Amino acid sequence: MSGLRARQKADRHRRIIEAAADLFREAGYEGAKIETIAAQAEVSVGTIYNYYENKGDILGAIVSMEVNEVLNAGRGVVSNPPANVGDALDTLLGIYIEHSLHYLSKEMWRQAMAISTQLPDSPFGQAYTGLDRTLTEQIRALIVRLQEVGLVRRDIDGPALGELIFNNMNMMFIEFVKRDEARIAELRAAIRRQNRILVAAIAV
Amino acid sequence: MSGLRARQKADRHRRIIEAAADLFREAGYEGAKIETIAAQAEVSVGTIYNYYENKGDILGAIVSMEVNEVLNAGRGVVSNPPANVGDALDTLLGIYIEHSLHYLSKEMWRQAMAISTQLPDSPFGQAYTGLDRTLTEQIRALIVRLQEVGLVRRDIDGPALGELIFNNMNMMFIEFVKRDEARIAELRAAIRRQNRILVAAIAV
DNA sequence: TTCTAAAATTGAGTCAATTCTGTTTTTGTG
DNA sequence: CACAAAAACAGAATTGACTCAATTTTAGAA
Repeated sequence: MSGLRARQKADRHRRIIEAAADLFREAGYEGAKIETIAAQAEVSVGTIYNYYENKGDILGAIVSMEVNEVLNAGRGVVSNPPANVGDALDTLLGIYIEHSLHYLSKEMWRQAMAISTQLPDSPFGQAYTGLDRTLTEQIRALIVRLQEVGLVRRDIDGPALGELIFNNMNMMFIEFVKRDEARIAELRAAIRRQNRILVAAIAV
Repeated sequence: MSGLRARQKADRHRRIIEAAADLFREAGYEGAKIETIAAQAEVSVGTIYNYYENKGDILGAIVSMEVNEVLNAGRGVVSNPPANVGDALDTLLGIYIEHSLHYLSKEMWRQAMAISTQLPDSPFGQAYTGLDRTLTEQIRALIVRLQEVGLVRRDIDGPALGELIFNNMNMMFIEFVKRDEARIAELRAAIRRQNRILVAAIAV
């Protein structure tokens, strides 16, 4: 079962995702009907449900791409961080935030987050939780790196700190996508201000 | 227009909420059909939509009661906090967490949270954001109180700190309700561990 | 008490996600 | 090449939230 069937499968996956991404951007998540996605992808409604458990999973596939890109961009910062704890955090979190609206509108983020808490056991729900965890890990990795370079105290509880920083950023980001008029610059400033308290506690 | 009409209105509100709360607990939020709620409340489907904009708003009314109760319970701690920063935080956040599953199941919390990010401008979405803000205020109030008593440094950025603590707790709580097997004791312990870092930074 | 406008209720109808069942396509074997 | 089993597809049917036009109930004026 290597040839035709597998090729068609991959192709249909791609067509569905492309059609959905287009329509989500154009009409919004709620506004995009499965029937329309199916038509544009040139498959039937039934087939879409053969590939994805529900409408949310389609969005999920798109979100996953976005977050993975962000994770990649973050690697550079972790391996070679700015020589100052505050700047290092700001740079890493800044990358997450600045990338965030590249492919996904605020409305798409709202839907994605909603689905991930509503259906935590669906494929997307689990994937989303996994992505959050990976982001947390990356922040932890930065802290470890800063400890190695001697910028952060060795006796700090790294795992707890990483989680704390991620949780705060994530919650601020959730509030950010909930308000259409909220600006990225303000979000970053607010997070920087909060992290200043932490930086004072952990910097050597 | 004081008498009969107002009385009937209040009565119908109560019947709808009671029926919904029962059914949400029994069958879960998704499992509870509007039709069934209407039947149990002895009103028609249309009437329910005359009282609430959508299914989420019914859940919202129930959540608001719960959170308001928690806020009340918190007042006592703020006005008379334990004589130790770590314990004071643990006591206040502990009250929030311990109360949380009193009326609402994890599934109901998941739905409520999902709706509040999905529809931030619906009546419930706005109410939920308001409740979050009020909880944050209460944490800030505790910090101010601790500053007055001389347990927390005066030069700490209170608003930023309050938000940081709330955001972290809230995010941990979200993860907690997403996993049915997660235990309250573990949640509290994890948050305590995270707050320890902060306590070190802010205690006199 | 009688009547009228305003307010509220009703439930059949609409709409879109999801499910289900019969049909078609693909695969691998003889 | 022919064929049977497995996999995938199609689209009609189902389901449940939400709407709306018609009807009923209430308030309060005459």
